[in-house]
Amino acid sequence: MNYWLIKSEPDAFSWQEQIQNNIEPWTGIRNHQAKKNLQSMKNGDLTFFYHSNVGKEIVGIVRIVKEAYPDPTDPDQKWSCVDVQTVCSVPTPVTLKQIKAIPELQEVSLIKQSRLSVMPITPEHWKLLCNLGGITQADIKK
DNA sequence: GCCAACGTTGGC
DNA sequence: GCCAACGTTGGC
Repeated sequence: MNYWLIKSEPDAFSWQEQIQNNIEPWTGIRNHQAKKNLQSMKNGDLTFFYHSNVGKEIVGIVRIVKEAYPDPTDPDQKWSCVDVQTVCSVPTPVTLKQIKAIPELQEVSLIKQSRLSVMPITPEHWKLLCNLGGITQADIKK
C-alpha cells in the first residue's frame, strides 16, 4: 500500500465535483515526474486531494481504482492517467500554512517541490496528516 | 550540449 | 499582480 497526494485547482476541478462524480479519470498530467508517479500507483492506494491556489489545503481522500492507462485527453496517447474514487472528506482540512509550521513535515514534496502535482507521501507523513485532518482508520476503511 | 528566452505553476 | 522555481524550446 502506497500513499500519494494529487493537486487540483478548485476553479478547474474541485473536491465538491469529485464527491459528485465519485469515480473520476485523473487526466491532463503533463509532467514527467508526475507521470512516473501515476504509473507507480496501485489499485487500492490512498491519495490525498489537495486544493492548490484557492484554499491551499488537503480537503479529501480518494482511492486508486484503475491503474495507469493512456490519457484519453492526449492526442498522442503518450501521457498517462488513473481513475480515482472518492473515499471521504477531511473533517478539518489541513492547510499548507499548518504543514509548513510542523517540523516533521518539512520534507514533504508539497513544500520541497511546490510545482509537482502528483507526489508520494511516506506512511509516517500520511498518519500525521490524517491526525491533523481528523481522519480515523474507520474513515478510510470501507 | 549549452544556455538564453519564454511559458507555467503556485504561493504570497 | 508579482515572483521564484521549474520545465521547455530553439539558436548556436
